[in-house]
Amino acid sequence: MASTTPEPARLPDAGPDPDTNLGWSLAVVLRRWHERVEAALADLPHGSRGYHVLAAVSRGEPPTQAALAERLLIDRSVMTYLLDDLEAVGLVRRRIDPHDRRVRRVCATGHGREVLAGVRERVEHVEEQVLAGLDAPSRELFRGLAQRAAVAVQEASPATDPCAAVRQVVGDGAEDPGGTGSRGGRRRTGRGTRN
Amino acid sequence: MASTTPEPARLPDAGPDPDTNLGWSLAVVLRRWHERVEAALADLPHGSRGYHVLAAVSRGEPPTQAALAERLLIDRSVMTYLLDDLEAVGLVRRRIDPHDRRVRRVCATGHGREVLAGVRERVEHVEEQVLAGLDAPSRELFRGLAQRAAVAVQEASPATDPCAAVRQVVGDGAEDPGGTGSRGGRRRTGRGTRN
DNA sequence: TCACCATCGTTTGATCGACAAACTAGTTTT
DNA sequence: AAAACTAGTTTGTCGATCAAACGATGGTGA
Repeated sequence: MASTTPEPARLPDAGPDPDTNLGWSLAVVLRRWHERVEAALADLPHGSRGYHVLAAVSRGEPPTQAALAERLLIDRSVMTYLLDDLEAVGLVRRRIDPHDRRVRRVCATGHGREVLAGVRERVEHVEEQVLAGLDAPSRELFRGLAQRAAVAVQEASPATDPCAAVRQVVGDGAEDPGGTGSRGGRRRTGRGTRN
Repeated sequence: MASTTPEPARLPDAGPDPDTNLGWSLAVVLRRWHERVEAALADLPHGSRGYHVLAAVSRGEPPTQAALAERLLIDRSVMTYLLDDLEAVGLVRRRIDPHDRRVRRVCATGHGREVLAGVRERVEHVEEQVLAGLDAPSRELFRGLAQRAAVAVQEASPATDPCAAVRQVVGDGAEDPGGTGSRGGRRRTGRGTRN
């Protein structure tokens, strides 16, 4: 840990700005992001989470609920009624994978993609406000760096799920209009559109 | 479904990468930061929060609890027993401001500063792991950008506290070894060293 | 000076969300 | 076919967050 880095400019304590607290900075930015996005997305069933799910589902192959939960750092049990509510409003759809009838592939409906477009605009507007302290190129730079760091650290999560190999299934014309079955009846008590 | 949109044209103003989800990236990085810091700081009374408090208190003028709470985005009521526990271990100290006997200025003890040094090392080590996806200069850049964005958006919090003018008091030799009085007795039920 | 209001810190209470465990359905292994 | 395993759902518990009430102190205006 002697850190023989050729960076003598960084002294451990003598820095005039020892407040380079990564945790604090990230917490502040994320907190404000969350606040404002929640406010801007009050109509979406679960606010920012609904947005994340919708965005994750709207590109590429329909992921399974487990894959979604892992990617979005949401517990499986939470994902269940999150999707329940999104499905109830017709934004996403659960379809049983014909190749493995245990898993449910979540895909966005046309309406969902439509809604996502507008929502994304609002979110981007919020993000510009949140990153107002940076000029435009710095904003882009910051986004890129954050993304790179996130992807890398997400892949390097050893304890959780070792192999999240995405099955290359689906894409065929197998129909399953029978729906998900949706065995259970109602959700927990006040699990409405939140709030 | 989504395969019918082969991404024909990229608008220059919009994000070139559709997955430039700032919220997601920040959430992932912060989550991992939090996980690992909590693990590394299991001996500190409140983990990462204890660290934040200790770091914020160890530089400049001793802030009031309210200022501390505002800066660290912690509720005042939480700050109370957070400081209770830190004080119980002798890391910080509450002193009634003689100029305004309502406020309590929190300052780090010698032991607190000593502990902070070691803790800071551990945290920096964790941060290097969390930002392992970026090379060293990118890491520094990212930290700087995050800090700038955080400071700016923190200052631009309209609804909360309009003027958080830091009083230029204290600094004189006014002694108040009488302590805080600490009217209350014990904390809530299991508020031990957490966990 | 004395009521009146604002602020700081503490305490209490209610509510919300995260997490773990049990359970069912379906698949893979032996 | 039985056992073991995985995906998703349901339920229950625990902890944290937030709002409100309270006591103490300071400032303000009649």
